Amino acid sequence: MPKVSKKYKEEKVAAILDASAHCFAEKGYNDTTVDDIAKASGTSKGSIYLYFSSKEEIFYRLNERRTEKFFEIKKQLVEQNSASAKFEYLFRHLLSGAIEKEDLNTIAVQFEFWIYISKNDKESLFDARVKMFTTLIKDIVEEGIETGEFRKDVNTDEFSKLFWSMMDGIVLHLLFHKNDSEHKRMVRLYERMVSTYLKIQP
Amino acid sequence: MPKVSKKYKEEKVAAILDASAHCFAEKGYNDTTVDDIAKASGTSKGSIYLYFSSKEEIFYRLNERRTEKFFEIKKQLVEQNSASAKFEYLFRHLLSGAIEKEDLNTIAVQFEFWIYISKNDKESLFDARVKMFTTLIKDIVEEGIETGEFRKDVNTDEFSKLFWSMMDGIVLHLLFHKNDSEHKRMVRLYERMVSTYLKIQP
Amino acid sequence: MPKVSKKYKEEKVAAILDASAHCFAEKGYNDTTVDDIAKASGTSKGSIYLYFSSKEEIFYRLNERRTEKFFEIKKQLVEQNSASAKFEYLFRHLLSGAIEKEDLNTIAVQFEFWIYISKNDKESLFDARVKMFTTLIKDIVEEGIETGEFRKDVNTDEFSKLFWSMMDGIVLHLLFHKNDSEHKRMVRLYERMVSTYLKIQP
Amino acid sequence: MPKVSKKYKEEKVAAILDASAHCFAEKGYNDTTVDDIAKASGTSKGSIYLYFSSKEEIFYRLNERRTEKFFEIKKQLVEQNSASAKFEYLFRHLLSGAIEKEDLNTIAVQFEFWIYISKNDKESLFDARVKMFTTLIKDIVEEGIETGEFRKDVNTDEFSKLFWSMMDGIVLHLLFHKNDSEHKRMVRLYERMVSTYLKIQP
DNA sequence: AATGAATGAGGTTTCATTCAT
DNA sequence: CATGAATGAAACCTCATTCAT
Repeated sequence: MPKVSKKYKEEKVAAILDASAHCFAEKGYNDTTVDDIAKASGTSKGSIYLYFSSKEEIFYRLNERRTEKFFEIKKQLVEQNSASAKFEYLFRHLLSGAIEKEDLNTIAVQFEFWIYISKNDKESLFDARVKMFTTLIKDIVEEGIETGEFRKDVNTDEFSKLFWSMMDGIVLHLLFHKNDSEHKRMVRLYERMVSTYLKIQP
Repeated sequence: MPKVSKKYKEEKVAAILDASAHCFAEKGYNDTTVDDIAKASGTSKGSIYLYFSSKEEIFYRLNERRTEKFFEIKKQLVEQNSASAKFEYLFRHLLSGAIEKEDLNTIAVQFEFWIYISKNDKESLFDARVKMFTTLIKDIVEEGIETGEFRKDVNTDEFSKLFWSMMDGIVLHLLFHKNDSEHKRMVRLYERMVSTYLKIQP
Repeated sequence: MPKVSKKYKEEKVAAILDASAHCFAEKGYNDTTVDDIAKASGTSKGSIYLYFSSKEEIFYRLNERRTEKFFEIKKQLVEQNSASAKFEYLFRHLLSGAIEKEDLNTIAVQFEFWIYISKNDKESLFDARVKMFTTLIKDIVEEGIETGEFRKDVNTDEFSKLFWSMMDGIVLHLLFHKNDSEHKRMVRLYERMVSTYLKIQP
Repeated sequence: MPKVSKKYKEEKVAAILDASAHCFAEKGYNDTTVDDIAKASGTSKGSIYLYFSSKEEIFYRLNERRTEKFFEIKKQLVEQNSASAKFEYLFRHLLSGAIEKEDLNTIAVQFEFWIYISKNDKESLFDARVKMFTTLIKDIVEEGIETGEFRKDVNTDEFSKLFWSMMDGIVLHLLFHKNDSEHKRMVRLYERMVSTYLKIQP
């Protein structure tokens, strides 16, 4: 019988992850000390290690959490009744998501994480992740081709990979100019480009 | 009158930068020690500090060097006699550049550097850099609009920023899949998308 | 009126001591954590501190228990009707005792304990212990001298101290070679040496 | 070309080992911190790691050094012209050696080291060490048997192992009673016992 | 009485930087 | 100019002990 409720534990974990995201975003993974996280999360250094086995694990879990959160979008996507509508919904989501401040912290960490695992990825975490993301796009594009919404000559594999590459690039630059409205304009322009490319020209 | 020739000093600096690029690419900025750089460059730890004031400065100079190197492309671009030809040349360069292994090392460092300065940039290094890059594209697009090669309704500011955002995204993903031929296909597809977007539809 | 029976408490203490002996033997005193002991004894970390004031106290009590257990031999020794018979019985006991696996664990801890108290012994625990052990031997030798079984010129004080020194050395080496049969041969040879030394040569 | 002479380096290593022996003897391996060693050796914590890769390595080297030092006795032993003379010399050495204070520190560490490797010995360091020591005795005893000095029925293997077991026991007890003169009497009595056992009774 | 979450001092080790040679 | 030994601050992580439940 556990001493504290499952809910309590989850909240604690969430608090530490939130604090970590905040610290990592501010100082970067390396320059953030476990002490920093402890202070930011309102617990003690020792407590951190009750919930995570290492600073690295926090890093991993943070990424996991964000990815999971993003994929909740799937439920909404299936409800859209055309490929175009799905793209529209996706872009609406990407635009809204980037604006929320709480998410913004995590974006910075996301990129550091990738750089990090590009050097330490033993379980090919990255490959799995890429597959998840590309599949999301590929399915929509294929649907669009079938329904006649999109051009037939699109290489769906390549396109869906490119889609996220470019989107990541846009988000990466957001980190630097830190200008929400500019970012939004970028994303909208990107949407237009994608649309121009996919759609059958009248 | 300096004791050693200017040439000698430049060679030494170059050797240290080369070694650093190699080490940073392999282990990342943080995990690379000054000892690593000393060993890789064939000098001593003490000597490093004769030519650079800190490990951080090496990081900065490395980025500078790479940017300078890239902008040598300007000389070639002016020789192309149309906006389309300039884009073509640029893409040819981007494709060739990514293939050279020596450059590939530096790409990884580039991103780490950006993440790094996104947290420590006091002199808004990033803004200056972005301006240089966007201007390069903006000039070409404007030329294309004037000559009637490209659509008139392109927002040149936004487009040129977006251009590099997306390109950076593509390069970023190269770091992870590490697959040259796939990367090339991405870049070519990207070229087609850009072209489709810019050009007047017949 | 205690809330739980004395018997319950004793069982709990015994369980913790057993578990500690096991853990200490496996990982050593320092590398054994209170968590290890808690897990091995089937209680909680908090409970340990209901029965012992510190990890160190467990160490002390463990030694006490073992010493007490050993001195139960006294009851058997008085029943032997000659000094030689007593020595014989003692050796038979030492041989049997070393073989029992449960005791073997405790031997390792014993030495660690001695090393430990050799640095921290404030109550001269060691002196008291040595006296108990030497007296056991001294009494037998004196009896043997009186009855004419042993040489008259034996310095009983020195001999009895030496007896345990050497015996401890033999047990110490058992810890390392971990070879029961070899250990037995050692002890038997030792018995012969002691016998050769004590007995009047015919 | 090394910056400092080989001699300098050796002295530094020796100083750290001396300081370690002192600290370990006083507080034990575990309770001695690297800070303690640094302070005692008059250097900085960081410097320790220039000469040793870990605290554990210091422990290992300390043992090595002492063993090497002891085996210098071999040169003297071969000059003794009978097995009895060799034993005599050995005991004279053991008696003198124990008295020197500088060695006394190292004795304490020796035992801790054994306990330590009995739990962590991956390269069976102990076996190698035992072989070296037993061979030393075995050779003398075999010589004595050949020359007719000693009894023919001695099991040389067992005897030489037992010899060191018992001797170690005596030294172990020295650690506790810390009484040099008593220790000497023990060793002399031990010598007599060994002699009584080995020699042909007239 | 029993639990196990919380604590924080303290352990080992690393490394950017300095400076005497 | 070149070197690499020396430094010591700080990092991550552990764990004996406490205490609210």
